[in-house]
Amino acid sequence: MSENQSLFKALADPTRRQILKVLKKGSMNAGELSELFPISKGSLSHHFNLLKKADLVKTRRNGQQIIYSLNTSVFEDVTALLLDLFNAGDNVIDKEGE
Amino acid sequence: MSENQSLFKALADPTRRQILKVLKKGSMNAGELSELFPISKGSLSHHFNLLKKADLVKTRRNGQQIIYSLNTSVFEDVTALLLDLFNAGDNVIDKEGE
DNA sequence: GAGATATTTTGATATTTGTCAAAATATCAA
DNA sequence: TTGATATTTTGACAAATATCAAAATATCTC
Repeated sequence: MSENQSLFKALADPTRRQILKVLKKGSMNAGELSELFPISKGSLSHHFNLLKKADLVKTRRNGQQIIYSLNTSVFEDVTALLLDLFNAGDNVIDKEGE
Repeated sequence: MSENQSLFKALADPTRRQILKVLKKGSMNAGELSELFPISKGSLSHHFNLLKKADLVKTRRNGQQIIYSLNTSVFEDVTALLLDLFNAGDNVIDKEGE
């Protein structure tokens, strides 16, 4: 799957967007996140995976816990990509689909 | 489906993003668009519908033809929404999911 | 009105997706 | 090493999605 595609797919689910919003306020481990969402830990882990594949979040282990945080370094690129789609501009080079 | 959700869903498909890119260059009728995409007219019409529901494109009829164009008035809102998700900032009001 | 063209809608189908429960893996602490 | 806790992975399943062919709708021209 293309990089773009995994990004947009990741954003297509409301739970995943909410996870990003929560992580904007600060890192959290999987268990803490799990308390905020009314779905099983397994399902949540699945969402984490998609967010990681899209390079939107990163993880580190601390003992038994896995700490999730935004991969802020990617957010600039993401913003550029979205503006490319949405803003006017001369479309000099088409970034996707060719 | 929430406004946001229909927007993100609309963006989740590569064909639909490509349609938006094409329409950025100028309006087109359904038949012309159909020549650019290797899928049936029925499938394409389905994509048009989702883009319309997301308020990303608008249509007008010209005789037998339906002309599709970007709904530019919405793009500012969309950009704001995306920046809300992706950019730093103090998150004063959470726009989604509460 | 009849026929032709443009587009959408419908019905069917295969694939993808989100979900759960249960099993598996990893780490810690005794 | 045994047991407890944290998280992920697996397997199954229901719902959503993209697709096509065919039927339906709308407009035009004759």
